[in-house]
Amino acid sequence: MSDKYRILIVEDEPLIAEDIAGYLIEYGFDVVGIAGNAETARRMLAENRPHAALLDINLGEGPDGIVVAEDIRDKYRIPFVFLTSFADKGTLERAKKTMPAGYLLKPFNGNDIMTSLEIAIFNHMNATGALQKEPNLEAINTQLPVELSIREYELLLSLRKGLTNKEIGERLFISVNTVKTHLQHLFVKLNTKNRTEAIFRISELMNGA
Amino acid sequence: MSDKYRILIVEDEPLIAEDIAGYLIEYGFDVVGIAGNAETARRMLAENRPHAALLDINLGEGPDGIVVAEDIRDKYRIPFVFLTSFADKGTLERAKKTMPAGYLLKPFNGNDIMTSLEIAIFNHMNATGALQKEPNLEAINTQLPVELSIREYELLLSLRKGLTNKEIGERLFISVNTVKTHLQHLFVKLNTKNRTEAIFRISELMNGA
DNA sequence: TTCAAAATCATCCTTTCGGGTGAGGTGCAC
DNA sequence: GTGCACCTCACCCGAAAGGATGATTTTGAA
Repeated sequence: MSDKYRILIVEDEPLIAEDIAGYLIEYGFDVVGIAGNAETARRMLAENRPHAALLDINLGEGPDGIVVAEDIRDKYRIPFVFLTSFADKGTLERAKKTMPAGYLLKPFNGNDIMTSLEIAIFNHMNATGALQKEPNLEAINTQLPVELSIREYELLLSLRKGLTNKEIGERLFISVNTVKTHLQHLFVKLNTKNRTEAIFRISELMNGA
Repeated sequence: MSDKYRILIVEDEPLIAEDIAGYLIEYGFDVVGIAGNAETARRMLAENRPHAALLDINLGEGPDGIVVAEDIRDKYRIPFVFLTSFADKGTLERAKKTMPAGYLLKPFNGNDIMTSLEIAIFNHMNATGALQKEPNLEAINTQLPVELSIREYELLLSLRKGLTNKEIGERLFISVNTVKTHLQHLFVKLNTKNRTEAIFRISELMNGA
């Protein structure tokens, strides 16, 4: 498996598509598919698992590139850039609701595409990484009537990872009995009945519920 | 106070800056400042509090636009778009670390700027709000070797809320035994040992791990 | 120093969970 | 009609979780 980024091109004009593909390959990307319509795009997304996509909005007959974009936004977690000649307000309004990483208006060249893709992929990697942030003890405590101790907070982090009491004990070098004691205190402070509810409560606190 | 979006322009060529300002005003943006160097940009950021910024990379003497971008990334939470003629790898590498919303290469026109700004601002608003969403069945299934059934998905949603088997049964009007059967299937499909690990796996899938 | 909170561990007991197995009913595709 | 997937439920059993109580040690603040 190559370590190049795998790009899907959705463009109904074969000549333009080939042109774009040439740019991408020249810049060190892998082109994992060229789809001329939404149907093909959908299939290639499922089968080829690209890291990012370039979407023409006008695809002739049938669903347009924005529909493909909605599909990507809902089902796949990859960044994409629109390549289009539509600069009108209506199209832009529809397009931006799909949260594209970029929107390139014709005429564009290889450099335009390359820079937009690079940034789209880079931002996407950092954005998804930032989401996996672990809860912060202070942030939790400010929202609780009774503060968690450091040890209880550590237990909580292990809880979130789906570990059992035994595994938590091994990981923190304490007895299973101690783990249970800490968890009892944790449940009281979080006002929860069990571990799964505790996990849920924490995710609520993290997202300002 | 106007409800227009307030934009800061950082550009050392007065003619180009005026040109851009004209575009923006025409498209309904407010131009809250034109900075010809990093120093002025910094001051205007602090004083005028723009919603977004357009940054030329080359600012003549002194710190360039990427330095301004780093400042924005660290101190302000606003999206920004680079406007530049630098397409070289080195500049792009430096620029993308600042996580710009866009990167427009010269020559660009009013439409290029307008669409990039619209998308930058729109994405920024949605990114800082709707971080945590309910998992989507299709999104999960595309990432699993064996797809979840609808019922199993419903069970999963209840699991995430921290409900016990009994509570889930009552909520879905099925027997606890049925709940257990579904959960067994769920654990196999998610390749997890228990409910808490299943919750963790789902959050991984949602965050593209 | 004294006191209190935190951290550690244990024992006993009940409840819940999870695995295994079997099985009846429905609806849909071939 | 025959499969097949899905949903439903039951019983059994061992493992894990959770509740209650008590106790020791460490640590930091008063």
